[in-house]
Amino acid sequence: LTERDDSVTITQWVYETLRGAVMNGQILPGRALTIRELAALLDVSPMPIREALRQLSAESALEIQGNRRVMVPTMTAMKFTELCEARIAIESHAAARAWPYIDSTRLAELHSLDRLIDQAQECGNLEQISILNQNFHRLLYTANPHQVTLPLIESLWLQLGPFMRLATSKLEEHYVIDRHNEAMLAIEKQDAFALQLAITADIREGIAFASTPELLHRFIEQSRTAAH
Amino acid sequence: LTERDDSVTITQWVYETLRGAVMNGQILPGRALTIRELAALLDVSPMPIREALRQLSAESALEIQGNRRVMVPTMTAMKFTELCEARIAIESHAAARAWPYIDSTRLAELHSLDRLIDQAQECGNLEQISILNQNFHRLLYTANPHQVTLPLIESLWLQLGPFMRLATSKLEEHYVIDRHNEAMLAIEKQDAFALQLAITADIREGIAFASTPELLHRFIEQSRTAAH
DNA sequence: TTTTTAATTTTGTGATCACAAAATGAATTC
DNA sequence: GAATTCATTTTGTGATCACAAAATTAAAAA
Repeated sequence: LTERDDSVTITQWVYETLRGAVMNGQILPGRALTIRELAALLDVSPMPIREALRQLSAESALEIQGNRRVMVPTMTAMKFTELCEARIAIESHAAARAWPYIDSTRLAELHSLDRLIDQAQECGNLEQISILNQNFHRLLYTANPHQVTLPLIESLWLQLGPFMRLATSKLEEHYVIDRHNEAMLAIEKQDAFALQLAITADIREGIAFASTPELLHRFIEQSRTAAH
Repeated sequence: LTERDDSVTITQWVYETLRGAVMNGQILPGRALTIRELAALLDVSPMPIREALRQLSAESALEIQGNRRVMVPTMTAMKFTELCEARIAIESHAAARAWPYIDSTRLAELHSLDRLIDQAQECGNLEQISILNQNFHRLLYTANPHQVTLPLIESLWLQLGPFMRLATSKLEEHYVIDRHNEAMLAIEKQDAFALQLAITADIREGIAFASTPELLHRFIEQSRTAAH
């Protein structure tokens, strides 16, 4: 829970706070969220909560049920597969469209971000790794100044976030194989297709814990029972 | 402007009304929208307007400026290109993922929708053609029951909508080459790759009016001056 | 004990109000 | 005449209230 800054609106702060909570799996899937409850929790009036919830619902981070109740969507094996395949399709596209715009400055920034990820890896700070990894991808795609896919990509991240968090927290070992070097090498060699392959591999290996249907179902079951 | 139904909330009705207005280019890009103005126009209180505007902004249909003013985003040549390329990448992906689920019932529905498009083509009803065309694509992608990309695709449609509307309205001739038959033939022949190609061709030819940079710039200029 | 019904509470929706920041227009100065 | 300053209006934000629908609990019947 971060402190509130007066330079941003209360609605914006509430939005960012709830977004972070969803992304980090702090709100369990299936859990019903009520406006007044959140308002009391964050010590604000119901109004900013209403606006933030509607925005998060529009981004598919939350789900409005028929009862008009809002909750974190539950994950299924098929949905998980579709979300991952969508990530690969869109992000490899975004990488290819960004590639012509990547200059040496941005490449250097990517390198320094990758070093930070290595450091966080040694510390074993999972949340930090996740955030830095997103920053790496975001920095890559936003090289394209006319880029339009980042909001779509972030929506997919938001939908995968809670489950990924619950799943990886159950893993004893979470060695993250780093395909970022491969991506940066492709950029240096000016090979757009190799860059796409590297991004695809990075996403696929990031979900290696769900490499077999059996493993995936085990994690789904775990995240489902965690909610009760 | 459609009549309000008591079975849906006022917010939902306002959302659908504004969404339709944006999609049909009835609100000119760059035009600043105020909450009270829309509230008076639709004869509702400001509250449902606020919620609908926030939702549409989250879907990139509207843009919140630094001044907290809301407007229909203006189009640039580069943004138009990126939106179209994003459509091709995501929609051909969605078609491929939907393909295994398409049964004879849905194929028949696709055929009957295509016949309706042919009819609307003869009548020259542009708005009807646009809606039916979207329905065709939506019916195709939603064959996949675990599909997650439709909200992303609809967001791209929303962003392209106003400009497409303004651009095609300036065309004397708008003969829409129909690649839907090609798509349905690919489904019947169980050729997923051919389906992807047909969808790609359908999207590319739908924007044939912007086939050259000169033509594209002409339409951008027209839609820009229309706002003043 | 289990199911059904009724009373009570909680919840989302929508309206209204207060206020500070931004936009607008008029007066003033250069 | 053009730019600047000031007064006025308009606007978004956030809080509070009213109400009907939904959820919950309690009581009653099977």
